[in-house]
Amino acid sequence: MPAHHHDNSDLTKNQALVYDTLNAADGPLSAYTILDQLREAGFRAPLQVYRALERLQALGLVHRLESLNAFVACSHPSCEEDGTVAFAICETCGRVFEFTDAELKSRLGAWAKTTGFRPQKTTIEMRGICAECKAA
Amino acid sequence: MPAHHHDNSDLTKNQALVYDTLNAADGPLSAYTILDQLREAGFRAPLQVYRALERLQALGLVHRLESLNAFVACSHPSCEEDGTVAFAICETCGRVFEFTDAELKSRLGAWAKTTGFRPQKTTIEMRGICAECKAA
DNA sequence: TTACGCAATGTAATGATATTACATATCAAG
DNA sequence: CTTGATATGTAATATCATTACATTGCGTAA
Repeated sequence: MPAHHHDNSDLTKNQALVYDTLNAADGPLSAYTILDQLREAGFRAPLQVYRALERLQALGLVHRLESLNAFVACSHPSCEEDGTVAFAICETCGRVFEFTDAELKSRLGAWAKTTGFRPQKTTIEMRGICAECKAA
Repeated sequence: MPAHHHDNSDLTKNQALVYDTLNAADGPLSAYTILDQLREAGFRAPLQVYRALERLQALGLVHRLESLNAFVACSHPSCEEDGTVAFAICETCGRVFEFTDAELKSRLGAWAKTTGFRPQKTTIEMRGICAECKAA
């Protein structure tokens, strides 16, 4: 089985519950918000959420937004193959726009190459106002 | 006393204490670490640190590293004029390398322009291993 | 089949980071 | 001197994340 192309059958019960919760949300959720939404499904402790999130991130199905301490389902197929993803986060409506840019990736790679730095995980997040909220 | 940027005479007592603490450190510090280092100077509560950091960030003298929940003194003159700064953070030695790249900035600006997103604050952080630690 | 090993899960406690609310102090302008 | 704005002091609380340890479920080798 290739490393990408997961469906929910690859996931344990808790992982699937957390993943479904993130997919159903229209914006990023904190770990504790996920926990609250899964109380009825039997979740009792933050660790259950954090453990599931850890695995989902490793699979590339979920991203952590560092500037929000929150999590979103990946909206881009095969994220685990790319590695460098950027986010635009609207301060007004809370929506998150995920995108990639080869040149962005390549500039960071170039800096790393000239300095000898070996990047393992890259975070790119723009906070601001989305087009819709700007218009409103 | 740091020679570039503003000098400390622009800062209040608490702001100067926090700024000096960050400048004396050879890596990022958490707010609570700063608090501990300033107990003898009279600091008693986290808020004293967070308030000073807020102002120092607004002045461009200090950056917040979102992926670490920690803070560093700016190592690049006139950061407040640039706005988009990138960081490489070594997982092994903890050192932080600050850099800018016009093309990086321009690619993010281009994405923003085509989508109508108005960015207010941009975070770019690479976590990895620096050249020295790789060699060792 | 039992026994073992291993990954996932359950649970409690604690640690780490950040903010709210309200009181007091300082100081320059009127 | 009084007023208003900014800075500061302090306590309490909110929010985010991890450590430690017990238990369960399940595939597999003996």
